[in-house]
Amino acid sequence: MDRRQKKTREAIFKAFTELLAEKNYNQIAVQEIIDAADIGRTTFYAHFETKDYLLKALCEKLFGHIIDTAMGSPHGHYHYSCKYSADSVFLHLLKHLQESDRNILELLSSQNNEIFLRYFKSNLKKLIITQYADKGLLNKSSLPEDFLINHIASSFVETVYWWLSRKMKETPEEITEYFLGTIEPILN
Amino acid sequence: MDRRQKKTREAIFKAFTELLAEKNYNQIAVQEIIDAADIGRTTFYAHFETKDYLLKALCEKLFGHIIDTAMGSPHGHYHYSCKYSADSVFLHLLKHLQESDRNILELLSSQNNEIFLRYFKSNLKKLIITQYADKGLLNKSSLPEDFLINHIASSFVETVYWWLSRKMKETPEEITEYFLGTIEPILN
DNA sequence: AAGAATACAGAACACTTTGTTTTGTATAAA
DNA sequence: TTTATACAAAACAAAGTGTTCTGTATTCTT
Repeated sequence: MDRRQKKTREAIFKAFTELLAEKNYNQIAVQEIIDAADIGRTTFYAHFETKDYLLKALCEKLFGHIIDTAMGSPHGHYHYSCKYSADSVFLHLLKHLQESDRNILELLSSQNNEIFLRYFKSNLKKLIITQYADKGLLNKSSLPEDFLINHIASSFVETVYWWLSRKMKETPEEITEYFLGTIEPILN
Repeated sequence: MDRRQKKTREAIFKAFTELLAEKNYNQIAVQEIIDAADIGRTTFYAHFETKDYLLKALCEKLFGHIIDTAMGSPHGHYHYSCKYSADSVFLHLLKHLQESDRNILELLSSQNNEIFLRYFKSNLKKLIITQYADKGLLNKSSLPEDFLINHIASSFVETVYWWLSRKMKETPEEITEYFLGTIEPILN
């Protein structure tokens, strides 16, 4: 990829991220992004067809890595002990969130949080299907598997939201305990 | 209130609701609402300062009644037997949703569902505080009360969303069973 | 290092949407 | 009937959108 492209792409992401942290997505004009990124009008449209595509690209950039690492190597990345169960995936995710650059946390805490939480949830569902459903862990309950997948993904995302909106006072371990406290009784 | 005001106000709500059912909120121009409602440009702005205020007014109109009736007379409205516990509030809500004019269901199922589900959730929290927290029903758990309120409200809203997105195949009783199946184990 | 390729800036363009103002008319309330 | 006011219609500046053009600067290639 051309160095010039990387540079302007990064400038656009940076400007967009900063704007998202301070104001509503709907109220951000393409013109503002252009001004903040200090690029030409033509250049923006050469990179992103619309503002929505830019948003999508940002989501993929932010969440892609976190979800991928959780999918690929869910265990063994951390040194503390954790049982080799699907449950630890959630602790893994929380730790990654806490350690991630502050962009993702800032956006998840901003007034645009719903946009990113939605994207987070849709990716999380795929993860749960891999880690739970495909391993037959959701068959024990009397509730429909489809319902359970949605419930688990929603609960986790909402837990993360609750954690963030209260300035992450608790440790990832505590939050995992809270979260598992709400879903483990259902699965047994 | 002036008959003319009522009439145009209703025309605006009708046009807005129909537009919301078919396209994204962000992509609806005030001009479209004006055209669909067949009113003058000045008239719209005389009634609603912005599109956002119109949305807020619509939310209050749609959810205000449902939540109020659930708060005021949570039991005794239906003839079938139901235990006089706080749990029946959820069945009450689902039945009201099912019976409500198709506007609210159409909007909750539209691509704008998040806007309305968010509003629904915030109102639901107040209801849960009244029906659960203030009655001391959330003290038995080892989880923080604040966390539980958010969890219960989120879970119910997500359950409703799951129900709607699958065309309401199940009865309100079945959905209540599913939902209570996820939260009752936590409270005992 | 030289050439070809291309990413970019800057300006101009037609177009849409926004929110306000003005003037006159029709409808409601007193 | 009289008074009040909700409304329509038109015009307005301002801002934003997405595209097209031309020339310049940077980069990749060989």
